[in-house]
Amino acid sequence: MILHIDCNTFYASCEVSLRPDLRGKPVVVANCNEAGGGIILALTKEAKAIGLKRGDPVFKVTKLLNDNNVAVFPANLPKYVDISRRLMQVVRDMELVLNFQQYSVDEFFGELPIEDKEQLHDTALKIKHHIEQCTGIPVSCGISLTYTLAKVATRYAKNVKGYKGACVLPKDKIEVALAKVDIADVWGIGRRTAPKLQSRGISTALDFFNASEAYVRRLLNINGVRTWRELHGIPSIDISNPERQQSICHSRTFTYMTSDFATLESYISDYAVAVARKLRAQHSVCLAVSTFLSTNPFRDDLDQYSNFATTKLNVATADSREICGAAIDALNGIYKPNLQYKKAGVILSEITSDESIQLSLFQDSSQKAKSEKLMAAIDSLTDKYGMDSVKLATQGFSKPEMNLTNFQPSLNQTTNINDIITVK
DNA sequence: TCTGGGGTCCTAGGACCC
DNA sequence: TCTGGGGTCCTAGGACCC
Repeated sequence: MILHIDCNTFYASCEVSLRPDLRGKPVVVANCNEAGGGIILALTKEAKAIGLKRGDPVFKVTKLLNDNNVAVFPANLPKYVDISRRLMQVVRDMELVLNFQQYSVDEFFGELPIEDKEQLHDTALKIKHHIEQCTGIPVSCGISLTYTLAKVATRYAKNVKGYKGACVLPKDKIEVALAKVDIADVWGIGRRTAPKLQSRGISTALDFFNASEAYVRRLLNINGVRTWRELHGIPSIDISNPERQQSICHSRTFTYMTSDFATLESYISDYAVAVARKLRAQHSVCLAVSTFLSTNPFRDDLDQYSNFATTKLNVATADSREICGAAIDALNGIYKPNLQYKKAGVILSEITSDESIQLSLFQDSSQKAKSEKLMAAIDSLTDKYGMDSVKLATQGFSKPEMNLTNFQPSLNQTTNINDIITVK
């Protein structure tokens, strides 16, 4: 049977687990920009109870946050990734779950070689309690025949008190369970497909289950068929990760809109340097660099535009200078003056290992060695003295500081010795 | 004033090959 | 009356996920 583990309100739970004084209180994690607010990414049930929702822009709910003394944290991804890694290890050490894999920062799948329903439920509860004891992160567990059904079971575990946070969905209960699940809540049915199905009278997961495979194939694509099969208990999805990432992206929404090319160039340079660094950290090189730009979609009074362009490189590289040059070339291709830009980003693709680079006919291999040395030096300087210690000239010098006045301090209790919590 | 960031996969159509 | 049949590769766009 497939086991699915889902962390409850993960980012918020991470902060609460390291700030026990906030237990039972409204806590929110939001990403943040220079102006001091983005959108709410995660929130505790106490925060939901006062009317906050995931996705709310912070500026729109400032009053609600202040009136209710909500603790607001800036998203600290490295910390959540570290806690996620610990959780993974805790479960592996129990040696109860086979083929235990991470699906996302807050979700895991594995297999339980058990048939008895009661025993499955007991095992899931045991795992759940052990995770909570070792990491402080509350989780929900779902068990069923396939990934998609296990996720359905996890929904029940989360929403129905009687399950105590772990739900087993056996073969003979599938249809009963699916009858109460909205089609839009099925894993793999997104915001486009749900209305399409609803308009054809398919409003619950059971309606979808009862449609014929041929009908689903005609209406949707192969992914729709996979979801349909999964609901019928036939494993049809592969969640194993590719060896190497296929693309690496860095993008930001600006606090203010700009139409100035030099400003965009400096942002694009920052993002290019950031992706190049991520690329080197994975011991990889890339052959394609794309830049994208867009205006503010919330301002329907302004002209809208978004576009992207790709520069292909002759030789695969991880050199910040080449990647930055390629990103700016692409920017030149799509930039239009007199528009108010709000967002931009750089994407690397055609990524391969840095161990086997095909040199071009005219390239001197000593250039490659020089580049690698320089990049290694820059990486060690930035590790030690921060991202601003060495820069490309196109990155520019003055960037606005983050305004974090409305946030709780973002500590790295699990990765920085100076931030470790004190136990009295 | 202010609205996120980072990924994967599939399909249709065009260009090309014999 | 009647105009083939079988491939590959690339790209843009659209869907999905967290």
